[in-house]
Amino acid sequence: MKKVPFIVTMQDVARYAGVSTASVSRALAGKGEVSERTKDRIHALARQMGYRVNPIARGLRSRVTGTVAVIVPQHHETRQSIAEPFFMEILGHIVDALAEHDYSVLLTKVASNARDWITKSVHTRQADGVIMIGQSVHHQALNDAAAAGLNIIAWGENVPDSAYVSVGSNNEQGGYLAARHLLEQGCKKLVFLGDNRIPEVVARCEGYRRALEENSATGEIRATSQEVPVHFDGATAYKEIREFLRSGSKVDGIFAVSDRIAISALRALREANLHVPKDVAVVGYDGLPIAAFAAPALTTINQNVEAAGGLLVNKLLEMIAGNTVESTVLPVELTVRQSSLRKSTA
Amino acid sequence: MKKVPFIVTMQDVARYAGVSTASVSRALAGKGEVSERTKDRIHALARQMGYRVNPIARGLRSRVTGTVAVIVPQHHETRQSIAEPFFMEILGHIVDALAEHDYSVLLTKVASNARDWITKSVHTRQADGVIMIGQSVHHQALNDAAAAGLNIIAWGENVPDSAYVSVGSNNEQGGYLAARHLLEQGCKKLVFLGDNRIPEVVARCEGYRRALEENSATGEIRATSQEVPVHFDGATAYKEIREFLRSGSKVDGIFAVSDRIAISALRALREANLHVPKDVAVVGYDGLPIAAFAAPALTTINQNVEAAGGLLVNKLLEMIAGNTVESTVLPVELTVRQSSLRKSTA
DNA sequence: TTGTAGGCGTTATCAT
DNA sequence: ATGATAACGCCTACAA
Repeated sequence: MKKVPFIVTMQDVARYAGVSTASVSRALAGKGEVSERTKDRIHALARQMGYRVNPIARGLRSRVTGTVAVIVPQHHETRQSIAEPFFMEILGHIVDALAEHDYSVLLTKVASNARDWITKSVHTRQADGVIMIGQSVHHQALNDAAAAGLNIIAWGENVPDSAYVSVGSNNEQGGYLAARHLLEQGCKKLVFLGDNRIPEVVARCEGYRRALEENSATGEIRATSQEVPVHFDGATAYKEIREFLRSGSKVDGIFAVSDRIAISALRALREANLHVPKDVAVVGYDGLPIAAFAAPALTTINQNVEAAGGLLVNKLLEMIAGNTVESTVLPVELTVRQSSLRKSTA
Repeated sequence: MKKVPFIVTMQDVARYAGVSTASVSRALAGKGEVSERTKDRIHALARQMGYRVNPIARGLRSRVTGTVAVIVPQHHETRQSIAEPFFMEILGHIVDALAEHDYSVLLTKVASNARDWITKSVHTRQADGVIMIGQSVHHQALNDAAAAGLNIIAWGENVPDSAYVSVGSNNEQGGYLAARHLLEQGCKKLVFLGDNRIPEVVARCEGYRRALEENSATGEIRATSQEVPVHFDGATAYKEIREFLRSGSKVDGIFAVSDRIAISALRALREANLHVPKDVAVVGYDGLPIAAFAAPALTTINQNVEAAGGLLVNKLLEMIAGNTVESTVLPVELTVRQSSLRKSTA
């Protein structure tokens, strides 16, 4: 015995107002010619009757959905990712920005078979465009989708010659700043923590290497480096880092490609009785709010996530409107906190 | 010069197969009578042509969208919330569970004017039902929506006589366990951190009080208590807790109504030069993965978030299928870690 | 300025 | 078993 919610249709409004549905449509959409008087009357009536246009029906007819699909890639092995802080942070800002433009968000997590999912929501007319949070390992799928004419934009590294538009931070520069900071703090045994199959990580690693090379060129300090593959998923990363530490490798400076990985490192180091920053300096990446709450507070490469979310949305809506847009590389900055301070600031 | 993606429609398949769209529809949906032979032929052809039913059109006709709206409440003042770890954690599981049933997720953040938003997606036929993550201050709006026949379910406290179905942990018991644990650890100046306008928090607070009353009844230990209003948003909570500590109040045991708030407390305590757990024991709530990564590792009230997500989805789909479902209160358990260990375990 | 009619892609009903 | 045909709710030429 369930009440069925009564839904007011445009027909109802039309009948009630004694006009045709066409007039109601015009009056409400503000398009076409309608006399001021009937327009006002219809507006009032519609509000009064609790009428709301059915975007589904409108979309079917006008091929505009007012919806954007947001895709969060999942890493194959660990399934997790949507809960990872960075994804959530940027997702929140994207949802906000889209809401401001009266757009709805269709949220999808996707693992390996991304190719289908990327096109699906648009092909089935459920969405006008797609935002992919992190290109992950799907660079080629994104390229194909964009080349096929899909409105698509990705957060991530600006890969040369990609067909799709991207917004991302200057990953190479970020990696460089992180490594240089560690060297400046006197670290001699550096470790890079990240999954080198992902374009953003590759770029961060290249920056990291550049700092090391620069350093060995000037030749003042002799520093060694190791690159350890570690997943974005925090729990998995923790286990991997623990294994690494148990293997007996010597470390005195760590650059983790995400704040979440860095926090996993902090725990692993703590459990290995290594003091941060005295024994090991740690630098993360993302500039998430939680970085400031870690113990010790985490030095990190700050990317403006809120701006990123806004940019992704604005650019995508531009694309949907038929305009061409360019990729953007956002600047990064080093935020120094206790986790990396081995020298006194004085 | 943009390629428009070519979209295969049911008509196309029908034409190609030399049958009517009706037959294609029946063959693909598996409903109605179709001969095995043509059914197979159509299936093969459809796959080959890359045809996918347009859920929009189907929804328009059959009034089933295959989509569920997930609403995340935002706290009025702080705007944040979707990025708060608990919301993300459960959202992730909900998305997973819905995907398993081939359901899409329409994600909405909502602030004060929730009343409209709750009904909107369903009334406009964008979704078959609604999942609200945390009833927040919208208990009445939820009640009204459910009474009006909306398929709606909320994560949160099972408020007596609510018209809507809910899934939540045993908040009262959780609060009780937390406070009793603090008392057992010898804390004498307890503080409750949480926003008492929210049903879940109220229940946790009642449990907390029950433990205190029980204690004062047995009369062995004389413990005082303060209840400090603190928002769910981590950054805001941090400031509020800092203010509280600066006010000079004495504390030796804290129960925070979320792990995120507890982590904010850890930071504020650290900055106030109070040692955890020696000076102050801290217990959180949620049982999030990050709790184990806090420094010191956070004692918490564990609620099975993954199970919760699955239950919310299953129940909602049952409702959509026309069956009646009951609310569920999930058990909680205390997970003891270092943040509360003042007595040696021995 | 307003109404009529057709169609968006699908499903459901009714014939055949 | 299959095919017309109407309808879902809306938009938009075109006609009035």
